[in-house]
Amino acid sequence: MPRTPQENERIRQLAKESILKAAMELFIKQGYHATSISDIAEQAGISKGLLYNYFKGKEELLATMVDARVGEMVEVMNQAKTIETPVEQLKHIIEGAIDNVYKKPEVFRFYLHLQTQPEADHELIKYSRFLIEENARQFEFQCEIFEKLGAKEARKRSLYFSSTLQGIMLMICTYPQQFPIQEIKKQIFDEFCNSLSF
Amino acid sequence: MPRTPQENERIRQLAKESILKAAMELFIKQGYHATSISDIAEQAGISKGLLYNYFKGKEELLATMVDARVGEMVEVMNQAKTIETPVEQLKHIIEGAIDNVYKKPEVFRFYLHLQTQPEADHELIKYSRFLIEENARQFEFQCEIFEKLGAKEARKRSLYFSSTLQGIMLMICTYPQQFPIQEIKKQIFDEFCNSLSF
Amino acid sequence: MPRTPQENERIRQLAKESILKAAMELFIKQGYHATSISDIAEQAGISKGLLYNYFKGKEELLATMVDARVGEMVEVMNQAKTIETPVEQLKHIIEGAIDNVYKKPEVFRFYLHLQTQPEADHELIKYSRFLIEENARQFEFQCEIFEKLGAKEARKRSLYFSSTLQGIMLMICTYPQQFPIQEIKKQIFDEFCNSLSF
Amino acid sequence: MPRTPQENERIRQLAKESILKAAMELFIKQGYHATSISDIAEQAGISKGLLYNYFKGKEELLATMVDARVGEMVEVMNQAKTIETPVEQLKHIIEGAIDNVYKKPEVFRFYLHLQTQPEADHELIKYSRFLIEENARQFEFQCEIFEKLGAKEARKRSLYFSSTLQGIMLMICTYPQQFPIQEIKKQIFDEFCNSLSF
DNA sequence: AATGAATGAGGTTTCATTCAT
DNA sequence: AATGAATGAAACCTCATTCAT
Repeated sequence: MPRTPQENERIRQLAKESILKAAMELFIKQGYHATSISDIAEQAGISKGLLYNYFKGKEELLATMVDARVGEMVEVMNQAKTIETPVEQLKHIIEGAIDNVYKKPEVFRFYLHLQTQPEADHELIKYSRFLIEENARQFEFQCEIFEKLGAKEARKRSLYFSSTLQGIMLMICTYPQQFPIQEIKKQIFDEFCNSLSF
Repeated sequence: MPRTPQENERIRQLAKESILKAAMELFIKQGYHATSISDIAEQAGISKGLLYNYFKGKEELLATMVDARVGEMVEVMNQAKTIETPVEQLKHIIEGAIDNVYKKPEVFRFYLHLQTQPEADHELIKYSRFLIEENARQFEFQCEIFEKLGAKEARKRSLYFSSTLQGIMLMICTYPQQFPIQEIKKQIFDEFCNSLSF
Repeated sequence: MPRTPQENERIRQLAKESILKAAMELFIKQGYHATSISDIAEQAGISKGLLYNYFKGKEELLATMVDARVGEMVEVMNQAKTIETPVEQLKHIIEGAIDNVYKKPEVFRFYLHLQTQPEADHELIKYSRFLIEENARQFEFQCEIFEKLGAKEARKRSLYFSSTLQGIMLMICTYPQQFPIQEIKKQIFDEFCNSLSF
Repeated sequence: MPRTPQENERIRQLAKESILKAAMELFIKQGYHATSISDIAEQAGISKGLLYNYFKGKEELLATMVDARVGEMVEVMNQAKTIETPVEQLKHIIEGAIDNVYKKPEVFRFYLHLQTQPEADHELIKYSRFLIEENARQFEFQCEIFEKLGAKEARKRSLYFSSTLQGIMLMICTYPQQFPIQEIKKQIFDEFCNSLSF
């Protein structure tokens, strides 16, 4: 007697997830190039053949990861949009970004690594571009916040803000042990979330 | 008439440089993994065999690049040390860093990419570490500057400054076309080089 | 109320036929190697597993096809044997062969392709041999016809006839659009079915 | 000291030829699909890697073979064109074709096998088409001969002739041991090279 | 100092077949 | 009778590196 289609679908979903989880772990730990399909299959506890049953190849695994990542980023932004005052929005963004990186610095590091892919690497540049585009969308949203805050040159101020926040995230993922996040949060709050600064 | 040993050495140096130049161009344009030894030899106009006469392999080319990069960074720092006032030192660091990235964003992008290598990529992590250590050394120097400036919590202030500067550099190399560097320089100057800020 | 054994067997036969039909369509269209078991199962609208319930594997499908083909060939020959005069027999053979190829050139082409399999392809050579043997049997029958026709060297004349007929069939399946079968039939009739020719 | 470019070119040519020879032997003996790159490399006495240094892959080996084959066919036709009388031309074509197949039936069989590839086998159909086109060109030339011979319906007569000759070749490569080529040559000569036949 | 032919380890991918359900 | 998830062997291909010349 065959399994029901629902049961099969459930198995497929579980398998896809477990493969993707294995791939994410290894990509993040060792990097994309240093991870082979064999590694992933082994980590997921399945055969290489089965992996190809679920994903076209290594690149599709990365694509799926990046899609999920962008999905999370969008979700965080949408959450922020529901907040009432612009100051609170900004605080939420800052807290969210910093805590997120602080909790899993190697994850942020992985995507930053991907984002800084050279332009002429034809295999991977699309994922880099995709992440950069999403960052740009987030930047537009932050511009709106600065406008609401009444900043004189909202766009430039927002750019400076984004640079600072990105820089903090870069520093955290580079020196994860030693980063005093509370102190740094205080400084960025003081600079950008205090009405006196405009 | 055979060449003198000195002459021979000079020729060797020239050859090494031309190979290294070829490797740098390709690594920066396409990335380390997407560049093959054949590509490099072709770009340098020599045979694969000769390349191995000068460098142990692809990795040594990268090592040499990174060494040179760190050398440049040290030099810039030493230059800054000769400047008299701390404010001028800071301005010099900022100007130098931003102009440098702005002129060749893809170069900074390449080293940032290398720096964000996952920890468990045994082949490349040493180069990442080397760059990070040099960054840390630069950070120490900047701490001293902030101390001289009389900042209350010089270390934390310096960390925040570094984050901001690194963030700006990251943004420039990510959006090289659209970055208003003058405006951003003004903002970072205003914040960190103005005595009122402490 | 369970099915009777006969009923079950009938259902099995129908299923086998529908699978075989799917396999034949795909083999003939794309060739044996370019057709996967998955393709066949999909085309037949069943699962891969069920296919293995009916056939041992891809090769058995081919074996069954070839058996059926040989069966048809035998039947055609038997039909011809019921005809009274040798001239009519020959005409019937010619008409049958040419019309058959003309109607489905890709089918004849497929079996000719199989027949020309290299001798050392262990997987497929048996089917090639089987088809060739049946051709040989047909040849023997044609020899008899030529003997009855009173040909001086019946065997050689028959061999020449077979060559001509096979050649026509090869040409038709190679240039299916442009082949003037009526004209060609006339020529082969004139040459072999006219008593003056001996 | 490096080899001279000429010496290298010679080595390359020899290597290419020996690889191609190995591939041809195996393709003809076992068929294209039953022959792996490893088989070919082993037969040629080289590593797999080196094979890829000379040929893009298995398909390029086939392409090179087919090119060479078509080249030979063209050459034979050109030779025939230098002959004075049409009857002699026709005799030359017949003799050449039959002797050729008789000497190496498995070679003709291989190309006939390729020619009968199903239309939808995307990997191999181009080679089939290429051979068929060349056959068509030969057919055009034969038409001219029949015109010169004063055949009433030269094109149809030529088509019938081609069919007969192709059929003989097919029979020879199918029953290589038992084919009485002299007798068959006599029959085809009698039919097509004798002025009384028109 | 210089070449590029040659190697082989290591990766990716396909697919006929099995088997738990 | 029926499914399709799962396997694994065997194919393809790439490229850093070596070495005879």
